[in-house]
Amino acid sequence: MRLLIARCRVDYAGRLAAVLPEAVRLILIKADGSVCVHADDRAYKPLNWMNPPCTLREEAGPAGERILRVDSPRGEGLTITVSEVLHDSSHDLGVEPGSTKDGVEAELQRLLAEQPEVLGAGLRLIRREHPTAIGPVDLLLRDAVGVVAVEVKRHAGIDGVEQLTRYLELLNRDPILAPVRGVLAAQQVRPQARTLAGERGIACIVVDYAALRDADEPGDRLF
Amino acid sequence: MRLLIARCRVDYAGRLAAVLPEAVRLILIKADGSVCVHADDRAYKPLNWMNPPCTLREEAGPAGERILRVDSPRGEGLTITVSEVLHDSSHDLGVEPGSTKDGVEAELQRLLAEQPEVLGAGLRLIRREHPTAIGPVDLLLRDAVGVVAVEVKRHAGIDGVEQLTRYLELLNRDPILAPVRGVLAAQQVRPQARTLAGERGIACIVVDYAALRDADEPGDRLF
DNA sequence: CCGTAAATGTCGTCG
DNA sequence: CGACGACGTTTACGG
Repeated sequence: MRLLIARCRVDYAGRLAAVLPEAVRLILIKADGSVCVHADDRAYKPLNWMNPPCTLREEAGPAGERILRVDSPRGEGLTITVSEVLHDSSHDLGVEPGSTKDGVEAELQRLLAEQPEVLGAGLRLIRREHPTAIGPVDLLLRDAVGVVAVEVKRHAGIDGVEQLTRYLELLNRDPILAPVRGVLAAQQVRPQARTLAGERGIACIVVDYAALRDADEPGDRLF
Repeated sequence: MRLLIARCRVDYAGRLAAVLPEAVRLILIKADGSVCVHADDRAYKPLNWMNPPCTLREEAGPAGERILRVDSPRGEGLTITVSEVLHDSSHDLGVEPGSTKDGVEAELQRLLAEQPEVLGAGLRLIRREHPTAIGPVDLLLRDAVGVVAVEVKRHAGIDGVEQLTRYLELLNRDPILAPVRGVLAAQQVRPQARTLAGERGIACIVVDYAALRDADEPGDRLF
């Protein structure tokens, strides 16, 4: 990994065209050839970048300035014109062991599958990830009245309502299942989603992740 | 901006839980307090990060190791346990002038507003960003037959069709405008979106950004 | 400050 | 390899 702090101008041409006027920035050149240009704010997003695979060439400009030219086989090009180098160092980082992540949405679905009564009294699980032609329904439940299709989301927006609506349309064409009711279960439901769901007779249920997890493994709260 | 190359372990607890086992990584501490941890690959995405606003504290661990503790008011926490520092430097980058981008959706909308006939013979512009209760319609056009609502996207997916469908439902409730036809104009239309649009009588038009720009400023192609 | 839509989104997964 | 959906999406913009 090479770290460059330099006064530079940056030109990107590819999926769009972007220009960064001259200023001091961090230029990060990674072992896989990828390059990104960072300002002194916004942790996550670089000002400009080039994803691997790409090739890096270093040239001398007409006025003696250094030009870094990064090209990708996709026809994208990033040109960094360096007028002043304030820092330049290289480092060997070795292998990255990778991270282990404990996802929330999958966990939420698992917990709701084990505690379906949270979504309504008398509800029992038929199956998780019920397959349909247009994709799997997160949870399929039933009670004395009939079948319920559940869409599980961490943050439910309009797209979640639309998704569930498409599933319900399809499921309700099956005379054995119909009528199927819809439930949108999420940690947070956006107002627009709540309104649209209301118009379509879909219930919105806000679920408490911590409470579900505590109910699943009561011992955890002791630590 | 502070650059740290260090052997470290990273723990994130917040919207999910993630652990990075000990390895050598780049730790980037920016002027706005944000922190991100990068491996030697993947230009764009940090292994772990904390967005502003957040606060950074530096502590000494039980075995004398340095611990960077980053906390956000949203209840997220990032803990970096440093066992060995290989590089440590700070740099003043000054102000970032910001970038100018060309070729984003707004640009596409502007060009289509100036050349509506691209979307259909005889079409003329009524207005851009036509306001409705559920948000602005990108373009409202008319021809001899009636009114056309246009949703402009760079890449049109199902959500674009849904968005336009909502607008059409609303516009068609207005007896003065109705009947309003729908057009989805995009540089790329996903198959699923094309199918759904077809079912709903919405036309999909693939637009050529370069051609639109050339027609807008013919001189450009000479350079 | 909240809500909404765009993004050079990026990243995994599955057909 | 392409389509599709999730993401600790992040980021910008408007009420």
